[in-house]
Amino acid sequence: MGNLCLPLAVDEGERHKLDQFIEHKKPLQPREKVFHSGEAFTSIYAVRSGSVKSFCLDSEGREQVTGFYLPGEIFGWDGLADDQYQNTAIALETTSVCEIPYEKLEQLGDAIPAIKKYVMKLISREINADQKLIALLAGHSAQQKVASLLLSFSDRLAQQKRSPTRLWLPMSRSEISSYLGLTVETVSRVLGALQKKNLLKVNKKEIEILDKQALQTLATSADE
Amino acid sequence: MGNLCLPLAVDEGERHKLDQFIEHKKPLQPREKVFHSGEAFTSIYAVRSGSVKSFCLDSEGREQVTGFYLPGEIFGWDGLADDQYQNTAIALETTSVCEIPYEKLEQLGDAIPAIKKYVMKLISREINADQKLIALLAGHSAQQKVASLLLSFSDRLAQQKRSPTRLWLPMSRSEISSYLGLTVETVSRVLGALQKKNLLKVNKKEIEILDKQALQTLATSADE
DNA sequence: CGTAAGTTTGATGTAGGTCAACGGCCGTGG
DNA sequence: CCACGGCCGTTGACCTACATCAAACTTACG
Repeated sequence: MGNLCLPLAVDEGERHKLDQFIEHKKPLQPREKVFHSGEAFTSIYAVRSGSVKSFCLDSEGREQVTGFYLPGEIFGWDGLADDQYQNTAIALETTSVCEIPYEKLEQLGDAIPAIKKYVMKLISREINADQKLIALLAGHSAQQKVASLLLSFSDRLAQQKRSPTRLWLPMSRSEISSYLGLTVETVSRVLGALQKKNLLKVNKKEIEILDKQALQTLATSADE
Repeated sequence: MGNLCLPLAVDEGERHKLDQFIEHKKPLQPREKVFHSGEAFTSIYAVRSGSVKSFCLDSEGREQVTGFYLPGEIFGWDGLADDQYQNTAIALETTSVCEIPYEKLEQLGDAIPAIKKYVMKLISREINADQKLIALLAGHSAQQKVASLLLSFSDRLAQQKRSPTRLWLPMSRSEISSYLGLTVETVSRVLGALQKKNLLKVNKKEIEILDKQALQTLATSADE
């Protein structure tokens, strides 16, 4: 339980302390908010099952998706700098999350160095993930962006011991396109093209990766 | 000194402890490396004077600039997650930096809660900066990207109590274009266009902002 | 000074955006 | 049970913002 939320190399007693204050919230409905932009920062969250997207709104009110979070992943760090969440986070499907109050986590970190260290790793992983996305957005074609997203999902599913070839995308095409800085039409066309090349089998939100090797080549190397 | 490196609300004695281990390295030459990708993570760095860029190389060996750092700003967090720097950081001009060993910073955080809190803020600011860049890259035109960069520089210069209208860009057009996901030519043309509209006065790396208001409008609202 | 690297400007090409139409899916209501 | 309307996804025709290619120009430096 707490194990799933914060998979630490800590002993039984320590894990018990952790469990004490982690709130296992009741499942969220699809589209239900975890927190919204501007709200006071109190906690970070771990996805237990289901999935979450985070996004912000630009000056025109258009939605910019900034992240997708799958089981085992942590979100909410964006609130720490200014004591209020910068993004809004909502469930993409029926989802359960653990709420981890940041104050408590800090206190516990003081008592248990392993936890403090782990927390730092978690935050900095968010930095690395964001920088990978920056590199993807700045320098790559539509095909490369879409292929990279699929591979990222594949890897993250593998980490959950789930099939890395048969993926269910919990988000809409429009959410994908926002995340990748493309339009819905382009995402749709690219998926079609990849299917025609027999790299994928696409069935609405169900994607089967037929040739991961080729997909990786396409994601990282120059086009065609 | 230490004050400049880590401007904390700490008392004299505490600041002394800080100063003990902060290394004030001798000035770096232009193009000199602070750390390089793959190197073991040991320290974060604060820019004291001059400026620094961080970048990574993609599979083709093309450089992707991930950040520019000005006096008072901290860089190097990208090494924390995997205990090795993901980016390479080099001085853009003659630059002096403070090296702050992370181990020591952690220890000091244990002793002085204010420092620990401050460190967390610093890291999470990097997250917020990265996410702002993601939003910029994903959803905006070339004009908006360039205008946003100039405004960002303007704001950061203001924080240093320097003129927010007369800026000296320490990086090349090519570095700007990599950072913004554009080509050199486009950056050059956009700067030209903004000058023609009398929003800027461009003289190679010297930029004067003539109409900040209009620039902000242009950066955030729909084109034209 | 001469060479190389950075910047600007112009001409042309194209990836992907925009606009429009259609088809599938699902919930609601008769 | 079927009819209808709205939303999502796909597909096609077209167009534009930016990339690419090319050349002159400017600056930095031996």
